[in-house]
Amino acid sequence: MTIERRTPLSRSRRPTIKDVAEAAGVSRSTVSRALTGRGYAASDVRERVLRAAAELGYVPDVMARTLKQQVSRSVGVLVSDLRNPFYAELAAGASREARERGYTLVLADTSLSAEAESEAAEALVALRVAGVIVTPNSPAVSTYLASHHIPVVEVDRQFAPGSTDGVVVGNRVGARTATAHLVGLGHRRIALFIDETDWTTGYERYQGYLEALSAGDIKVDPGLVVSSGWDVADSRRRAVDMLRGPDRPTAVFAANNVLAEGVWRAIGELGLRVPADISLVAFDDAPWMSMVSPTVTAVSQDTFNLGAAAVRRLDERIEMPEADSVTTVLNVRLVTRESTAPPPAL
Amino acid sequence: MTIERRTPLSRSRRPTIKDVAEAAGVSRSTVSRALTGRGYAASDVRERVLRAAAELGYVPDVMARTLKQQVSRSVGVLVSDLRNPFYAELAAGASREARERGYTLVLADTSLSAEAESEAAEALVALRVAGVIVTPNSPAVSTYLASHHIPVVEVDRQFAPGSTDGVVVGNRVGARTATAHLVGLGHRRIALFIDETDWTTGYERYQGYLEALSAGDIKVDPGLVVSSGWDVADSRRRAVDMLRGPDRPTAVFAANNVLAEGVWRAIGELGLRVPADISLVAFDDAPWMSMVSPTVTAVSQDTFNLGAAAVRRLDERIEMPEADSVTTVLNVRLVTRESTAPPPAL
DNA sequence: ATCCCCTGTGGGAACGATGTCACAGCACGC
DNA sequence: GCGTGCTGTGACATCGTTCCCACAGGGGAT
Repeated sequence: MTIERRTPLSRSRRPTIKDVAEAAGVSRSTVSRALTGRGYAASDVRERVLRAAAELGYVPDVMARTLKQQVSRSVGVLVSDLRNPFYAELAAGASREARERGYTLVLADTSLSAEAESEAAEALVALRVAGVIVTPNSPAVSTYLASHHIPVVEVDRQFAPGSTDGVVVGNRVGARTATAHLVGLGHRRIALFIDETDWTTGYERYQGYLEALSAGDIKVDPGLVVSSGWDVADSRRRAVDMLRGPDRPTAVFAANNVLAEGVWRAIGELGLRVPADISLVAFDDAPWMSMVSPTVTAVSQDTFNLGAAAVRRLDERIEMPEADSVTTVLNVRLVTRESTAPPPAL
Repeated sequence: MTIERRTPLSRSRRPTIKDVAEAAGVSRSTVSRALTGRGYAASDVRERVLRAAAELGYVPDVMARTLKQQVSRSVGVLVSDLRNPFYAELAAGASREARERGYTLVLADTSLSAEAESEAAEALVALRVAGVIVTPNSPAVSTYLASHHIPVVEVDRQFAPGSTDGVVVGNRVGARTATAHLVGLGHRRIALFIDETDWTTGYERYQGYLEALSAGDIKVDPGLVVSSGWDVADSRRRAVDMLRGPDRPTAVFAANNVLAEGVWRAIGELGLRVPADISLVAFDDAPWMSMVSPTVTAVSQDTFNLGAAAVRRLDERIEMPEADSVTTVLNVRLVTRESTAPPPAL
């Protein structure tokens, strides 16, 4: 029964498993078995099928397969702002680890907006992703995704510790070390620039700051704690206001790279000398910090690995959906550079 | 026929259109019409369906829909290296535009490897994406995807101009302007650091450099043209070698932000003063260039918009698959800063 | 009264893959 | 001659959705 059914050369249609079956003269089932390796297939038949598939340029349709098998191999990644090197590097790490584990990444930049985040989350549910990695802007994403039984890993900050997995860094110890470094140099008026103190990250960095001050017997001056948005311009403005005031601090601890940039620009604008007039230390070691002069002392987090670790955690969660939730804490380390020195003599 | 079929409370299963149909007491077809808005549906029925869907938390399965309709609303994005702010910003722009147009992004960082690129391309074919945006590392991706009838937009550099769409910047004019700026200041020994001259981008920047020299009646010194890889360390090494040589150039034009960083570090290492001893101009205005002191003159490309424009182009291509291929060229502009000045007096 | 059109609904066949099941051969031992 | 076990294959239902088609009921024109 070798009916000569000439391929209609309809270049528009993609080859399906049926085309391969016809080309190889077997049934669709056999093609499936030969290609996936599950089930019997005589070696000569298998070879014939493989050749036919290669000739037609057949690539199995992931959609159809996923639909049938009800298990997806793609994960969602929701980051706040790819233009911030922190999130970009996080995404890069996630991408690499995902590739190694055979996952496909569906990525969205949520622009620090809770609305965009929810929208993206719904799209991920619609796509039936196997899991989601998110640097959350609100508690909504995690609860929403959890209600759809989609595993979530919160990265950098956590809104739902205990009920969802998390991968974060040692914020408290990092902030404490950075602040203690300044205290050790003799500073007593140490300003803190921070984005929020509600999210875990900001809260813990704030606590670390307080701990170091208290360990140095320094009373907290609320006027020196600035809660600025995620915005270089705003941070710069606030820094200018503070630094040209009457009794300005002798050191500033900026709790993330954006705020550090704002403070840095403010310092340049006011013509202050670093570290002679003022010391600066940042949380999160952005690339520019080792390029400017003087170079900036920073708490370095392995951001690439943060993204990779999140994918690893998610993969484990997908394997074992019922296991207890885990929060992984990655180490940070203080990189001492030129921007920190003893305060100016009184 | 109102058979009381109690929902089995199987919290594990996601609600399907069938569940919504049963809850609303209508057929699957009606639910589909009511939710998508295609076809008739009485207003009271529509409302009943909507309420049932909301109550169940029903989210349509994109996989199943795509399978049936044979049209996908997701696009692939293949970038070389998310840790490079250029690609990160490109991806950010693509993400934003994709969201606005209702596309989902499937992203992969190809780590500048042709192999990872091919692998990712195959995954995108398997996913049946509607189109792909790529900063190609080899001509293979575009031809491969084209053979599967998947629209491609090549961004930043082009391997297949004429047969696939492209979105690039005015490399030649940008490089010419940058070099001419140096010539205009009186420089005659102007070094060029460039990654490749085979790809369109490198080739055109090289041409722009040559044109400006020739317009200034300057003979090209091949010893001043360094073809370095995409690697800060290598670029720095090469720059150190050149700049501590006997008759070093009085100015350097670095053709991308990575090479510029290498040159910048080399200059710092050697203790040269910018711009007194040497002038520096870069192609691609990375964030650090406006933060260091002196600030760096650079050819600025609107990278965010480059990514957004690529998505727009891809969208148009998806709408009109048979139209002639288009290459969009975005403008660049020279941002003059502190790193360029007349050469030191002889 | 007949015909036709319009509104509104449900049945059922796809889409492309997988995997269960039945069964055809064949060899072997009784 | 018959059961048993094994290899290898194909038919068919299924995943969740869309959409073509059939058809019911009602109103208006002839």
